[in-house]
Amino acid sequence: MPELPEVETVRRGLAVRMEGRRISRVDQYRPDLRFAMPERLPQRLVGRRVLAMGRRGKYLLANLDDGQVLVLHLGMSGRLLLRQQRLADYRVGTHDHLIIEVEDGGEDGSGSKDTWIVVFNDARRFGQVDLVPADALEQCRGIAALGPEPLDPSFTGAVLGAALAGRRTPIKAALLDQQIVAGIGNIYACESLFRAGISPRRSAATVVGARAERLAGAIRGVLTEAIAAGGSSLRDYVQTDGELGYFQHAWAVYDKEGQPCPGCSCGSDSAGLGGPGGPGIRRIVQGGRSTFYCPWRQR
DNA sequence: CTTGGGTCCTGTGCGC
DNA sequence: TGCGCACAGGACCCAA
Repeated sequence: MPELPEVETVRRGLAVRMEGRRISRVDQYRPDLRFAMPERLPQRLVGRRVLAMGRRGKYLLANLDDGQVLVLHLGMSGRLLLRQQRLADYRVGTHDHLIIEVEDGGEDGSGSKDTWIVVFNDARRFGQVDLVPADALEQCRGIAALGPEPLDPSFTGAVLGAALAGRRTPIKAALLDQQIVAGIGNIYACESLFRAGISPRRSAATVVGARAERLAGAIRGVLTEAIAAGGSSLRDYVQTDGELGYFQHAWAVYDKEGQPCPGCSCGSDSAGLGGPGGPGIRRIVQGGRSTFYCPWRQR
């Protein structure tokens, strides 16, 4: 579920409390998630200062003061909780796998330190935790094969079209390929194609020229609006339960099977053209995954 | 090279 | 009310 907008919202929430602070304690409750976590991870993290929180695609990056980068991926069920408390006072919950405690130096003069914990909870354990030198980040598993950042100015229709050239796979499947463009998952693939008016079944190779420009613009728009929705629906990006990055969003087509199309109104009684009815939002399965789209509006 | 299918994992929600 | 099962999905892995 966490795609680029959710991960970006998490990044912003973490940045407020982690940047500039020192890691004072790390508890690790299992040796692996999807892959083995780094050896001696807690020892290698404690004492480090977090310089900046970054993001690449769906990967969270914590730049540390020793030149290493802590790489986090939330998989599909990964969650991060942020709480103002000491780790010693936290009651560990089911599926909590890694907890990082950070504190400031007590610079406010009160003598007491401001302490926060970040809890990595992942029921399905599809997540990933790595610790790599900053200059080797591009070789890191998962990050090495990432395509362009869709919100970077360099991501244009021409770039997208070039990446899609020669691909016979459906455009929906191509958008899920992180090598084509980084950060898009099932939800935003569906939403972007809807906004661009492109059928998810269309061959990726035919998405070139003006059509690729339209899709690139739709991707940028959908992601940007989702990030804005995340920021505005959360207080300091943190919900009352401390959870970061999950928020309600009014999807146009995702999980809307059988409902009227918000674009052309097909599937509702007031639909024009063919009279009442029309297909409305359909659900099909591509590559074993649900795709939601409007057969009338998307060609 | 591309492409498709299997796999990991567990909570949720549905049908009977 | 309870049980069983399909489903959800990110990304790696391998076979064709």
